[in-house]
Amino acid sequence: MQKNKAAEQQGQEEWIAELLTLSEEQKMTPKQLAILQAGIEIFSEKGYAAASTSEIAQRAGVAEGTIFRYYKTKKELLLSIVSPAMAKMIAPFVLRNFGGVLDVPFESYEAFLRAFMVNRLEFARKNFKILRIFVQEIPFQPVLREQFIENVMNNILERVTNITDHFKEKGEVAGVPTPSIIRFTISSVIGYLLARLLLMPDKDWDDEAEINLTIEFMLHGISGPAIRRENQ
Amino acid sequence: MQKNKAAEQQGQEEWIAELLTLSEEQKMTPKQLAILQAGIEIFSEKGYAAASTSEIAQRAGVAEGTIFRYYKTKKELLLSIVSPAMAKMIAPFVLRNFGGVLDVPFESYEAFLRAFMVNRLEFARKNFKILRIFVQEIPFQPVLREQFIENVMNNILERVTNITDHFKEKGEVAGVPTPSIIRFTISSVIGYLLARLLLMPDKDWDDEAEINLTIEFMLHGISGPAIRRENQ
Amino acid sequence: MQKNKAAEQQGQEEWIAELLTLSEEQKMTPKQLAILQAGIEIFSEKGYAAASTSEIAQRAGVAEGTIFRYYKTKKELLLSIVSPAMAKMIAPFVLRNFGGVLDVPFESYEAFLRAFMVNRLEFARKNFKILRIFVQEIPFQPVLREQFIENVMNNILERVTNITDHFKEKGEVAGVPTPSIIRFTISSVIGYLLARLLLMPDKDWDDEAEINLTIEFMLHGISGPAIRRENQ
Amino acid sequence: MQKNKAAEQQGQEEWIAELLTLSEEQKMTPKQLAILQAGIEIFSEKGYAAASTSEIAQRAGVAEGTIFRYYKTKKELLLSIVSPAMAKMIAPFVLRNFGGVLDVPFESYEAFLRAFMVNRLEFARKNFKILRIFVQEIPFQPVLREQFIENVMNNILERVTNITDHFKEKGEVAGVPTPSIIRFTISSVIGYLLARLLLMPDKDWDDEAEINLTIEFMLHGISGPAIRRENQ
DNA sequence: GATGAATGAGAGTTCATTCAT
DNA sequence: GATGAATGAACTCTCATTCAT
Repeated sequence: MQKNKAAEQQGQEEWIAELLTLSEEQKMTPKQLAILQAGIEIFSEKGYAAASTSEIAQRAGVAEGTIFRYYKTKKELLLSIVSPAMAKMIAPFVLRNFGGVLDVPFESYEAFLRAFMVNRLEFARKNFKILRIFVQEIPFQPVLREQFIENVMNNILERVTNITDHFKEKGEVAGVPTPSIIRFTISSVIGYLLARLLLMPDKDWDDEAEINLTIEFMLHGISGPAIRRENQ
Repeated sequence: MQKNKAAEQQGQEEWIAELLTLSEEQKMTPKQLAILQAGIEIFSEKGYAAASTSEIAQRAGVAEGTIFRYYKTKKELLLSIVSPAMAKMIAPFVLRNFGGVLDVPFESYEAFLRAFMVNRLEFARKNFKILRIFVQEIPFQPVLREQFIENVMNNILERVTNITDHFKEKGEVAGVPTPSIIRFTISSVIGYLLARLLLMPDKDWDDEAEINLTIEFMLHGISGPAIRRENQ
Repeated sequence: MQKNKAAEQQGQEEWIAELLTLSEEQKMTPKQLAILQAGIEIFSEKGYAAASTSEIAQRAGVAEGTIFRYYKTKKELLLSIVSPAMAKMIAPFVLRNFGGVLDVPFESYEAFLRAFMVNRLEFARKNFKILRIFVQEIPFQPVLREQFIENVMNNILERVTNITDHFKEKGEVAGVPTPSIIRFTISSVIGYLLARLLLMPDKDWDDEAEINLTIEFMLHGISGPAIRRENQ
Repeated sequence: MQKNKAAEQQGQEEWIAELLTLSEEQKMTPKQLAILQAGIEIFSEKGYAAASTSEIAQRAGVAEGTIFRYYKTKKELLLSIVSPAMAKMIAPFVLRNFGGVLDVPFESYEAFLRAFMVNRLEFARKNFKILRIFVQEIPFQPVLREQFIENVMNNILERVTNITDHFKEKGEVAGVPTPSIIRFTISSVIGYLLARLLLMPDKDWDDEAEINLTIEFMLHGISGPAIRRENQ
C-alpha cells in the first residue's frame, strides 16, 4: 500500500507538471489577459449568450473596441477561452503515449483510479470556471462539440480503454464490457467532482477520505459490511 | 428473484401512474399549448438566452403578442415550462409519503435501485427536452435553483436517505456515510441516463442488460470475476 | 411638321401613362412610405454608404427598429428604392412590344428623338433623386449592375437598335455602325439632362428650344449656317 | 487634311508635355507614395465612404498611424488625391493663355475637336481611377465642387468658349448659342470616353475610327448619306 | 519617422415588450 | 382573445483618430 501510494503520487505529479508546461507559452499583453479573464468570469456567470461584450470590456477595464482587436467576434473570444482548456484537458493522456516503455504506468487499477481522480480534481479545481463554460456551451457550439469528440474519443477514451483492458486481463477488473466499466467509472468521478465543486463547494470536505471511499465504491460497490471489512 | 422483479415492476408502474395524474390538470387553450410546445423545442435547441420569442411565436403559429397574453415575460414562459416538470420529477417520491403504512416499499436495496433507475429512465425519456432546458438554465435562474434545492433536498434526498438508512440497518448497504452512498448511486444512474439519452442516443442499447450491469456495479463494484460469480 | 408634333405628343403621353400605371400598385403603410421617402432623400444627399439608418428613421419620423421591420437590411432598403425605378425606367420600351402592329411607331427619326428626349426628361425630372442614387451606386452594387445590364441590354438597346436600323434603311440615318449612332445619341440626350437637372438646375431653361437645338445637333451637327438654314 | 493632322498631333503632344511637367514637383517619401497609390485604388474600388483607412494602410504596407502623419484626416487624403488631378485636368487649357501670340492654335474647329478628344482620352486613360473617385465624390464634397466650378467655369469653359466663338465667326460653327454647342460637344466627347473606358473597356476598339466618327457626328450629325458623302 | 495598441462614438441590427385595433 | 405594427434599449462590431513608444 505504501508503495502504491508513492507511485500514484508520482504519476499524479507528472500529470500536473505536464499541464503547467502547456499553458504559459503564449505571450499576451496585459489587456488581452484582462479580456480573457473577464470573459471567463462573465461567460461563466451569465452564460455565453447572455453575456455582453460591453460588460466584459468594463470588467476587463478596456474599451469595448479593444476586445475586437484581439478577437474578431464574441464567439472567437469564447473559443479562445475554451479550446486551449480542452487541449490542457487531454494533455496528461496524450503525452503519456510518448516516452513509451510502459504504456500503462500504474501498479494496479486502484492506483490508476486514484491518480485519475486526483488529477481530474486538481484540473477541475484550477479550471472550474472554464469547465463551466465548456459544459454550458458544448450543446450549442458545433465547433466545440467536434473538438471534444475528436479529442476525447480519439485520445482519452482509447487510452482509458487500453488501461482498463490491461487490468481486465490481469483479473483486477470484471469481465464485462469495457465501455460500461468506463461509463460507470467516469460517472462516479464526475459525480464526485460536481458534488465537491459545484453543488456543495462550501461543505467541509475531506478530499482524501472521499476519494478513498469513491474508489472503494467503484471497486467493490456499496453492498455491504463483508466486503467493506476486507478493504478497510 | 422473480418475486423481486414483479414487485419492482409494480413499484415502477405506480410511479408512472402518479406522474400522469399530475400533469393534465390545467386547462389550456390550444394556442397556449402550442406556445408551450414551441417554447420547449426552441429553448432546448438554442438555449433560453439565444431563443427569441418571435421564433417561438412563429413555430407555435401564433402572433408575437399572443405569447405575452399568456406569459407576462419570456422568463415566465421558461418557468412555466420547467417548474411543472420539476413537480413531476419529485412526484413519485412525494406521493409515497401519503398513504403511509409502508415507508420503504422495496424488498431489497437492489429492488429499490432497479425501480429507481427504470423510473428515472422513463421520466427522462418522456421529458428529455424539458430536462435539457432545466439542466442548462439552473445555473442562471435563481428561482429554479431555489425550487430545486427545496424540492430535492427536502423531498427526494430525505426520502432516499430514509430508504438507504433502512437497508444499511438491514446490512444490505455498507456502513459508510449515507450522503456518499447517495452521491455515488445517483452519479451512476445519471451517468447512465446521460450516456443513454444524450451522448449516444443512436447506439443500439439493451436497456435491461445495462441496467442490470449498472446495478451490479453499484452493489459490488468492478473489481473482478470472483465477486461477480457470487452474485450472478 | 404639325402632324409630326401631334404624333410625338401622343407617343410621349402614352409613355407617361404607362409609367404611372406601373408605380402605385403596391399598398404601403404610411410609415413604410415615410421610410422609403426618407431613404430616397438621405441616400441621394449623402450617398448610400455615408447615410445612416438612424438619420433615415429620424427623417421618416419612425423608430430605427421600424425600418428593419420593413427592410431586413439597409441594402434591402436601397434596392427597394432603386429596383422599382429601374423597372419604370424601361417600361415605355418594354410595353411597346405588346400590341404589335407597328413596331416602330414613329413617323421619322426626328420624331423618335423628340419623343425620346421629352420622355426621358420627364422621367428624370420625376425620379431625379432616385436616379442620382442609382448612378452613384451602380458601380458598387453588383445586384444593380446585373439588373441594369439585363434590362438595358436586352430591352432598351435592342429596341433602340431596331428603330435606328429602320430609319437607316429609310435613308434618314447615316450608314455608319448603329452602336456608334446610339452612343452618340444617348450621350447628347443624357448630356442635356445632366446640364438641365444636375449642373445648372436654376438656370432659366427654355426646354422646347433646347430640345429642338439638341435634335438639330444630333441630326445635322454643329458645322455651319448652310445646313442650319435648310432646316430652320 | 495632312497638314491638319500634323498640327493636331503637335498640339496634342504639347499638352501632354505640360501635363507631365506639372506632376512630379512634390517630393514624397516612398511610404507617402504608397499611401497615395493605395488610396487611389481603394477609393475607386469601394467609394470614399465605404473605404477604410485600415485597408488603405494594409494595401500600402504601412501602419495605420502612418497615414495620419501625412494626412490629418481621411478626407484630406481624398483631396490630396483628387485636387492635383483636377489641376492636371485643366493644365492644357490654362497654360495656353501664357505665351500669348496665337490664342487659338488650331487650324480648324475639326482640328480643335480632334486634339481635344485625343487629349482627353489620353488623360482619362492615365487617370482613370482618380477620375472615378472624382466623379463619385464631387456630389458629396463641397470643397471639390467649389474647386471644380472655379477651375472649369473660369478656365476651361472660358477658353473653349473663346475657341468656339472664334470659329463661329469664321463660319465653321453654326450661329446658335455657344453654351449649347459646348454642352453638346462635351457630351459627345465624354459619352465616348465613358463607353470606351468604363462601360465596355474590353471591346476591341478602333480609337482612330471612333474618334473620326464622333467628330463627324459632332460636325454634321447623323442624318444621312448625302451629307456623309460630302465629307468623307 | 513610423508604429500599432487603444479608444469610444456610432454603425446596423435584434428583440422583448406594448398597445391600438 | 388575438393580432402584429411599432418601439427603443441594448446588442455586436467597425472605424477614424490619437499617442506612447
